Amino acid sequence: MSPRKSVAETRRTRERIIDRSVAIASVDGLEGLTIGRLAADLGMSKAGVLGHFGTKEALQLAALDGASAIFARLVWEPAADAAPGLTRLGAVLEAWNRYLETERGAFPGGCLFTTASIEFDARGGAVRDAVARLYRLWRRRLVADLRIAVDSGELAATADPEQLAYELIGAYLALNQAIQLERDPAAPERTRRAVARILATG
Amino acid sequence: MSPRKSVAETRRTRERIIDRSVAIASVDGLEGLTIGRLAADLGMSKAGVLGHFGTKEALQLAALDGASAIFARLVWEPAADAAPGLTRLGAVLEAWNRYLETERGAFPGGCLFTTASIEFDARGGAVRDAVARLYRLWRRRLVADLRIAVDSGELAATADPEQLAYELIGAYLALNQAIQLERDPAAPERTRRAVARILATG
DNA sequence: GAATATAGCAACCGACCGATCGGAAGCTAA
DNA sequence: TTAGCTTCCGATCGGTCGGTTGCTATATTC
Repeated sequence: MSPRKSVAETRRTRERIIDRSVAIASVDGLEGLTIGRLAADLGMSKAGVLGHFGTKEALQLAALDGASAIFARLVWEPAADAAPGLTRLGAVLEAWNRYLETERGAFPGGCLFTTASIEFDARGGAVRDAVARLYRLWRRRLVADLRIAVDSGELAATADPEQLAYELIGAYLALNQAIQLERDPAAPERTRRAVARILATG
Repeated sequence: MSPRKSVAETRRTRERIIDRSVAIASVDGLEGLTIGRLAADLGMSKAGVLGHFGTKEALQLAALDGASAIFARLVWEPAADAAPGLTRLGAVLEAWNRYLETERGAFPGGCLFTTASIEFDARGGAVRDAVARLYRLWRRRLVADLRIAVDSGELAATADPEQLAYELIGAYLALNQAIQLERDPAAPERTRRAVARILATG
């Protein structure tokens, strides 16, 4: 019924699938994302959807990739021009806070990476590896700025960058839970206070 | 084929189903827990399994209940006799740490409550409500001991119990992720340091 | 010992799962 | 004009989902 689209339209179709996949997966998880539901939402056939990716696992990986592009645009890029060290770190963390606060725009059901990390942490496979790789990359970036802050004297010389990065990630896991499960409007402010304490007592 | 069992045996069958459900759900989530898989694992028919609960949602709630009994036995009860305040809180937190550390015994795939909270936080329903209620209860217990610690002078009068409880929960969310996703053997020790810092700077 | 209650089974239901297939349709290049 | 490529559809595959039904065999109750 539906004819072939131009190359540009084809890419747009692929992007539409990924956008919808990210939205569904943020609510129901990457495993709860089904091809039939996706096809129905997009007014396509299941074969038309799956044809773009081949397998469901490839679709999950594409969705994860699309979500990480959103995360980069909202969190990393706005802070890219800030001065390395505590300044850039602060910009990243504030953007991270806002990303979770207003995620109902980007991710209607909460941070997709948190969801995916819980969903796949006890299994093997390419999706688990991809999620673990993302978290490792982001943690390294936090550690890098923390190290710069220590070297430049912005943080005490006794501060342990790995330990601080670990505590910061905990604060954002707590924020995601407080927003999604508890719907606690005070959570973003609480997180800012937690972050300030972690960095002040480094 | 299989005949009726005595009352005691019947209860044991129910407990076997719940135990297996907890193990499966800790790996695959409460949604990934399926009646067919459960029946196959237990050498029963699907109807025999479901007959004990009626619906899958009731089974999920029973599994959650069974898991919270395990959590109570491992975390709350050992600390029940400690002196209220910082002493009891410290005992609870250390037990919590060990519970996540050695959860491969109780929960082979990581803390079931963390998994369930992520899995259901963006949906409605009885399971979501039950998970939220459990977290609220546990948070209240942490806050209660923190408040006692403030009142008795163990913690600074300026310390905010709600804020500290929030940060403590974040530390344990980070611990679960570090163990399950990163398989980081240093995580328990890092968590102990994080907890000590949270309480020291309260 | 008869009557009743019930745990568990085998078989089955409609719905949906991921995946595959042949073919229709339209863009592009020769 | 036409051959080739690609997107997408409709149909269908084997399998699994949660759940229902009719039944048997036994423990309990009278």
